[in-house]
Amino acid sequence: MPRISKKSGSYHHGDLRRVLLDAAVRVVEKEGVAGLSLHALAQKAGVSSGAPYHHFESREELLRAIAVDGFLLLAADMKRGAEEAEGAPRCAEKPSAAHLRGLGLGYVRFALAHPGHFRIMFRPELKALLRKSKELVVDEAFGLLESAITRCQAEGILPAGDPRPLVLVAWSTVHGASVLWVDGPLSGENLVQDAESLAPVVADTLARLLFGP
Amino acid sequence: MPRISKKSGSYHHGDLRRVLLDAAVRVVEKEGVAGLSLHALAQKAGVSSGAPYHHFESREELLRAIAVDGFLLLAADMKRGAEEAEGAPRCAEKPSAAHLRGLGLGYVRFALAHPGHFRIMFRPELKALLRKSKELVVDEAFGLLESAITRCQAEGILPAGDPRPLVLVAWSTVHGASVLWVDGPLSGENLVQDAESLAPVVADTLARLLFGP
DNA sequence: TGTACATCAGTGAACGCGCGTTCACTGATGTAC
DNA sequence: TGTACATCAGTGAACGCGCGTTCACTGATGTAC
Repeated sequence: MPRISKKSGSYHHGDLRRVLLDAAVRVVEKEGVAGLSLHALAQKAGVSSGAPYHHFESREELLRAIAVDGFLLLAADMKRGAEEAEGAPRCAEKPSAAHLRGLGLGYVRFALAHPGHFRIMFRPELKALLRKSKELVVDEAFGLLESAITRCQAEGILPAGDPRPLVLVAWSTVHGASVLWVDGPLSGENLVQDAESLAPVVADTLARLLFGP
Repeated sequence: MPRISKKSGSYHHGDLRRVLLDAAVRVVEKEGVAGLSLHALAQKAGVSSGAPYHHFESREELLRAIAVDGFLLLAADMKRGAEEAEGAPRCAEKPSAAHLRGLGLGYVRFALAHPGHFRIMFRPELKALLRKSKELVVDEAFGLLESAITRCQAEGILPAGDPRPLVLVAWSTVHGASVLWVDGPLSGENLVQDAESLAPVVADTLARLLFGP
């Protein structure tokens, strides 16, 4: 029961908003979104049950804030993955191919590193809220995938034509692997050795299917 | 507020277990698992709030029963999809390739046709319960995919070697497409025309990537 | 076919609990002059 | 630098609610003879 102590001797907390967000993510990682209550969260932060309402209008707004953080982190991880992959291309791999592989790598790595964010980000209830306020942030990750694929098509390393089926399958693959791991079904099967190898195995295999061996 | 009326003039309900399962699935389709309460469910079935406990030990047990049903339906839909695909192969498509494509087709079609079951089946909490009682049923769908892929490898239409990355990616793709649709993110993008085209587009594109054009 | 009785599957009232949220309050902090 | 005051960010008690579950009960059903 790790109470996060407030700045000692201070009446005010200092950074309660941040502390609540972090604690909430940790709860969702362990117990899922359904297990998140503001009462328990306030207690965990060493604060009375009304305090969170000075930082978030409602439980939904807290979740929305985490989701927005999550989409920012996701886009950043995807970009970092792409840079990393371009810097260490597989043999005979074109830069655009490495870029796309890196985006997938980053997607899955994000999900495994931030399962709490990931669970919250794709909740159906949140969709309306997110669209209202931050359309840009939500669609950035998707746009990265889409433009990487059309670039590969323009360079002739993916078949020309409607890019949408390719975007759909690429997104589905990295999202599916993430969900299967985060929600547990994968951990029972021995399809993958450990958490660290999931992202590269998925990204490499998908890239091999897309671009040939 | 559609109350399901009991057999008129009868004190006993007749088939309350079935009615509760069906109503629960419908609630989960509309509001998610978190929106499912036995109180509300009993009311919807026109029955007192204690009545469900004559058929299910707890809320968890009700969810478990739905999950078991779901895995049976999933395996059936995958088999049906495989038969259908083998009966109508794409040009120059080998039977084993069509079989695998059909399994994927059936997987996604199941999720779209039974989103309530699908949501429940892959809940992390349920995993322990399911393993305890019905390991066979849970792993059947996975086994279908796995053996189809090793068969394709044996026939030389998929690259030889460790089948696990291929199984992982195939499962991730169909699962990811299902989740993205059922949870909503896909419906915002115009990646796919309508619900009916999602399953064939995903299965065809994945098969094209696996087996070549 | 009729009767006695066990069992089944409902009722409806109640329980305790944790939840999201509100509110009047108060101590701490920041700002204007 | 000191003072007055507005505002901020806590407290803690309370609210009503819906929830999962229990329980003593009773009417309906099935079975043995």
